[in-house]
Amino acid sequence: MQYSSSKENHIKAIFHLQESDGLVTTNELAAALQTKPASVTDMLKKLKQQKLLNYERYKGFKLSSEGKKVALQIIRKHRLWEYFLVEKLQFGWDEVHEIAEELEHISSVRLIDRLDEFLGFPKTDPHGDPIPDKNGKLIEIMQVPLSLLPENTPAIVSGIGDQSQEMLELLNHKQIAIGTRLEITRKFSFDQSMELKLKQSPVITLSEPVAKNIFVRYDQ
Amino acid sequence: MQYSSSKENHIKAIFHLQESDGLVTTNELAAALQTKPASVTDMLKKLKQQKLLNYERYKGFKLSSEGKKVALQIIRKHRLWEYFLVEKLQFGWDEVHEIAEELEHISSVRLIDRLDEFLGFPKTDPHGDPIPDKNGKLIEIMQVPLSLLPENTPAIVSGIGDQSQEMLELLNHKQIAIGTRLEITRKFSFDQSMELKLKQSPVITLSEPVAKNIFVRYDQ
DNA sequence: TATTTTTTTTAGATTTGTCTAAATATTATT
DNA sequence: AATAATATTTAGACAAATCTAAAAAAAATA
Ligand SMILES: [Mn+2]
Ligand SMILES: [Mn+2]
Ligand SMILES: [Mn+2]
Ligand SMILES: [Mn+2]
Repeated sequence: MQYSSSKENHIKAIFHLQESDGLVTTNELAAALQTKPASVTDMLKKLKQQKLLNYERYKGFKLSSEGKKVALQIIRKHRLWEYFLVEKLQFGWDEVHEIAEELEHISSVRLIDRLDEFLGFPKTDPHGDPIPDKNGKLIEIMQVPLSLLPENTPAIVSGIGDQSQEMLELLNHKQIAIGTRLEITRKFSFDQSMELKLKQSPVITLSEPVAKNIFVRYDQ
Repeated sequence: MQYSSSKENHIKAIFHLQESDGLVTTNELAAALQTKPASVTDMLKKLKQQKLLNYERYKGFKLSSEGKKVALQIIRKHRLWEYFLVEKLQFGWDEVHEIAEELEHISSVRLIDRLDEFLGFPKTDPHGDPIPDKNGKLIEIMQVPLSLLPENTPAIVSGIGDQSQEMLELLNHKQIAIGTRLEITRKFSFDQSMELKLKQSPVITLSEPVAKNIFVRYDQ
């Protein structure tokens, strides 16, 4: 089956929202897609009719298992293209999201499987998010927010929560990327800010909102 | 400026048709796009309004210079993606057209310029067609149809006229590709069919309709 | 040139995706 | 529980891209 870009964007956004929230609401989805609640309601009816969505009016909604399958294929495409853009075309990790937002709607399955192979079957995208395999299987990455990492414990940056331009810009400036090794040297209980030691870099300071959006796994 | 995929498909098709015909007609364009003349008329009005097209009703039409610029950028994208698919993702030259038909509508100019660089600024696509540079400059390839090549004159395949699945399949079978060196050993005046010698291949026979759609340049 | 045929355009519908404004349902607050 | 606030849906409109059927113009032919 083929779906319009707009439908695919809705499906993908519902998938991401239901990860955290379980049931998704109309206003939530409208906000995520920068559209209006009335437009969302219209689309929900169509997705329901195509059996991609479990939805009853006023009751919230979530993807059917078929809907989830579709979502995972879109996410696979999005993340593989992001990887391509960064690793092959030398884009920065803060420049690829919008382009991948278009590329993810290219329909050919053979294309994406060949791309996967060409890239060497990468496990995660440039933001540390896992790439579903061709069957839609998505691995869970064991990681904790940097804000919960104890002091003096070596860790490796493995993921980013808020991936907005602003956040990625800040991380670029602080020289933090996926794979960066670090260790918290000092935590301040007043504001939960922290000082970090990065391998071969001067000490840096991060605020709590930033630390909550950096995910790490223990080193070794 | 950004145009819808449908508009871009119209613009590109007009460009190709006017290459040969000068002025393009409504029915011609409808046939090329597998759509109806009434739909074409609707689109022509929109393209005219956007000053991409010189059009007066019942009089035929052709692209404005702005329209040509737009067309060349779409063609650039189409051909660079085809090159990528064949050279990097190992697709056959008979498998890439449809996928490129979608990829050509991805809007990012930076993406296409980076792709061009990644590919090493190729001059022609997998079918021998020249790739416009970032300014839309298109080189002319000096070539003649194989049907006009004299006997016993070494030549190199440089382009294909009819690029339909059927034609490319036939050429695959005959082991003819862009860059293939060949020489006509015998021409039959009865039907204009010919026998060819390919480097390290048995002699093959081609009919006139095929020979008219293979373009060659003289070897050396 | 008159008539027929072909081409092109117009008129009016349809589908998809979006919107605003109004109505209705649900949830929160007195 | 009644009322107020919020969330969601419905009603009706609009733009884009397409179509069919009919009208009009141009081209071909008798
Ligand atoms: Mn998208
Ligand atoms: Mn990503
Ligand atoms: Mn296209
Ligand atoms: Mn080509």
